[in-house]
Amino acid sequence: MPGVSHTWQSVRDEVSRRIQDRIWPPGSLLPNEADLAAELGCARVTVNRALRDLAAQGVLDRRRKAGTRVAEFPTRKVQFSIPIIRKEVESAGQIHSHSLLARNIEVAPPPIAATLQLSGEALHLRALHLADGRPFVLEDRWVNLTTVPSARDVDFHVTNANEWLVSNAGFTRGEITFGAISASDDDARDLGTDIGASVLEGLRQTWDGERAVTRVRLVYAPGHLLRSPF
Amino acid sequence: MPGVSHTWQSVRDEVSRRIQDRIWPPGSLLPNEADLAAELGCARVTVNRALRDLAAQGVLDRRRKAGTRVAEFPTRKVQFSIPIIRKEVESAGQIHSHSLLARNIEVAPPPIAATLQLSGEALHLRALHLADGRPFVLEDRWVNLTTVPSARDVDFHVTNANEWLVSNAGFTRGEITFGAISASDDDARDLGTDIGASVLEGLRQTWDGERAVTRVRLVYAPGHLLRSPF
DNA sequence: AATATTGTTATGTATGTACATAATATCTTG
DNA sequence: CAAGATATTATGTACATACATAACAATATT
Repeated sequence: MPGVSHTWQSVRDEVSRRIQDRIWPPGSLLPNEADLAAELGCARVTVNRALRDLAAQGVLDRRRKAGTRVAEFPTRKVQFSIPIIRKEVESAGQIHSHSLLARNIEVAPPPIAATLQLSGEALHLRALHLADGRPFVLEDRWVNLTTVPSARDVDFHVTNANEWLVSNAGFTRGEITFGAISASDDDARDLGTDIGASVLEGLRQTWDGERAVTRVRLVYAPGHLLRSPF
Repeated sequence: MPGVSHTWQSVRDEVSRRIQDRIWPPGSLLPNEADLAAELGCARVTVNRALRDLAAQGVLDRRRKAGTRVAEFPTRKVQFSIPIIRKEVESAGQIHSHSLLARNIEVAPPPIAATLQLSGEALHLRALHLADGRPFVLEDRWVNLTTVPSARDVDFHVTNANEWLVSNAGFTRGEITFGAISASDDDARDLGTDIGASVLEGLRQTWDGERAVTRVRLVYAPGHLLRSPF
């Protein structure tokens, strides 16, 4: 429909449809942006925006000069949202509370000292987040006091470390992994579950530039799910 | 620097820096796009692109008319890549193999029949993916034969269902969840682990429009991690 | 006072144009 | 013929401009 203004979403949906209908089967080469724009009656930039979006989802592979292909074995890019723990609890309609189990300034075990680039002591916090009074997730955190010296003077009985760091330390880079583990004695005690129970464990480390900020181990109560529409 | 062409990435990095340096603290309102563009000496569209990117990461909250704010409690958007299982194994430098454990056309249990919109029978496959000959992930899959009738005639001893469906069925919508479970008797037997071992379980369902395509339960061998840089 | 209308504002997007960049193909030269 | 220089091509991005849209504010209407 020439003359009608196309949105980049409508172009994306049309391309999606052609892939879905095997007009452009997996592995095949799409027409170049200029030709597609001419065919659909819109600007090349609009096609570019649409194709970039599909490439970000993993549906298309694009390379300069080589052109745009339908991914043969698409690596789906799935986005999980990682909210503040309090928000996560509240968005399920539950009341969030939080209790500090331990706070120490101590020397970290070698593997943690290494990933956190620690020379001496660090702040070690252990806290339990509750949803409607029931254990939700256990937070075992090490904070690099060289990077975040002000953390030394915060009363983490009152202030939730998860939120304090987000609001007061920030970071430029992060890494997160999830896995399944059997609850250790300590984890089981603090979470109120059986020793050896299957629980989801998240490990997260953040850096500000080159300087390590914090490393946190999250042990979720049994049954917790990581969920994502895509 | 007027005259110099700014990239949208450089604008994004500058905005990032100002957030990081608390020039724009959490919750604060940024100048509008036009003013920012004027200050930085670039086009408004370039600022728009940069701010859109930060909003997609969860760093900024944007609303028309209301403007752009630094997220108070940012919900980080983390992208996990979900490749084809064979690719996942190969990218770790291991050899992928695959064996079909069971193939039946049968009536699915009610919860599965419900989510897959099944009226009668469906194709039920159970297969083991191996990495260097060791169990990697167990694939327990139900396929809706109304949506994908051709699946009835495929020899899944030879063809890997994971890849066949990606290449031959496609989908427009999907959902995936991950959680930790204790290996059941069957899972433990097929994966070669102890009964009750903590394992990561992924549940994935896909739709083509309104029609359910397939539902797969993936049970990873102990120790498997879901990993993401962000 | 409650409701509908209109205006204002900031973001969202479409377009033509121009140039940048990466990857490949082709040609040149030793 | 091989190695390096050059041309070609498709995507990537910047910009000026114009208009679309959502959200809210102010005003008019019932």
